[in-house]
Amino acid sequence: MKNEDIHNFKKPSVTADIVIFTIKDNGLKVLLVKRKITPFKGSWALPGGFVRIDESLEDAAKRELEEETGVKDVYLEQLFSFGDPKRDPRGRVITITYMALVNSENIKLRATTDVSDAKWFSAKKTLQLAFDHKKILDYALQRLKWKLEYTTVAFSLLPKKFTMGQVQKIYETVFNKEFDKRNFNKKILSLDILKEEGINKDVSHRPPMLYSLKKNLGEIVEII
Amino acid sequence: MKNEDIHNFKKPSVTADIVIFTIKDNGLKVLLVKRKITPFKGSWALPGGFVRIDESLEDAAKRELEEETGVKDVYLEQLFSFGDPKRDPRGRVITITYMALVNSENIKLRATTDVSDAKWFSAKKTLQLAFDHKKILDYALQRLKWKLEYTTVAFSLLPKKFTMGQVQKIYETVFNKEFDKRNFNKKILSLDILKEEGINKDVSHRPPMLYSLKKNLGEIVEII
DNA sequence: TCAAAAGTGTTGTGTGTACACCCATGT
DNA sequence: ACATGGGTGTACACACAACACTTTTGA
Repeated sequence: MKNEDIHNFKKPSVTADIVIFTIKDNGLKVLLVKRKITPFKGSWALPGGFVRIDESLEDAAKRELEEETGVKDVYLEQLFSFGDPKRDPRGRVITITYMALVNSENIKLRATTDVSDAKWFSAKKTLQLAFDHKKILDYALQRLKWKLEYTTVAFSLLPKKFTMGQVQKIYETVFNKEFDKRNFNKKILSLDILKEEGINKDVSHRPPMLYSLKKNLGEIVEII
Repeated sequence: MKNEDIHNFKKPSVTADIVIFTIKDNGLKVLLVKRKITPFKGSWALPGGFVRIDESLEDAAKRELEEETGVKDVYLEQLFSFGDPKRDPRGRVITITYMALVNSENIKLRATTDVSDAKWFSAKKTLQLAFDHKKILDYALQRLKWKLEYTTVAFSLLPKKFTMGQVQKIYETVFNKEFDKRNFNKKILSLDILKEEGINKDVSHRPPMLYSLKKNLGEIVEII
């Protein structure tokens, strides 16, 4: 800390931006909003907004998340803080970024006052975004991969009950790589993190076993 | 982004705090400074200071690092941002934290205008710090462990030329666990990241091979 | 000659990988 | 009958873990 008083400094603005991922239509999607105001009016951007003076960073992220998607209590993780002095043409804005993993079934997208539209986009094919949001998205993708490899966060993308095939599809999507069904099964079951939940008879093929995630697991498990 | 103009918001102050680790006297040390001013006057704290309005977050961290230690060009990594509204009694202060790994040989500690003293402390035995700095230190320790396991950052704690014993000692210190010398040797050499640099004859025991880190390595290597 | 750290191989165990066929259901 | 995804076992290769003795130097 400098000797000067806290109020002698020009202060930057601080925002929280969220990379919200889901699995939908056989692909990894990210939620983007269309900006109604300058700068980057009309461009797609990550949802986010200013951190209020009396709320924590995580509360700000949760608030933005709920405003856009209507969901609470989902997986939320701080990613990184971006603070290039030129990243926002309006002035100095530092952004604390978060990654959220949601199950798309629970979500209805909302248009809010500051965005004219909100849509799911293919996470890997998105090329241009407002501000430095493309860089943030790339960072989030990398972190997601890392997290899937070493933790059980993948299950946050699924409903409470799911099949092994759904789990495998998530890994194949994120890693862009196919896995052997038998080995994948063996590996996941050997982790001893799943509970059998009976059989889903409501499909037009051999009815699959449904699983749910056991509760009270430590997060780090080394998956693949 | 909200519809309102960027300047309509009360802005928090933003600081950068650094957890500077080194290996010294057979242990992992963290650099702490004694505060000359309130709040927490007389307490030990992590070095840090306000982010200037026209410098990037990383530049702020580098500046603080150089002010305290006189070193540049060391390993520096952003850790996490802490923003509890009550973490600083003076008002809303968000801190972006960084971890630096330095080789203690190059360093002479400096007293600066805002601290009365700067010293190396055992990183694991430090119990009380100003603000939420203990939480930050704990987070850094966890991250360091993780990083040592999966990357080659350990070598940032060593001089350019080092022995295998020094490398092993770092891992044993951070993991608080002994490793088998033969297996450790085999593992590190199999990574193909070291270059032989001849033999150090200047010791009172069997002279060890000196190694240096090969240049231009990708960071992620999966060490242990 | 003693202390201190360096150097060096083999064997068993467990984990990851490759690989192909039949099953249960709805249409 | 066909299409769709579900379910299952074995064999090989490789990485990791356990383990003890000799070497070189300075004091």
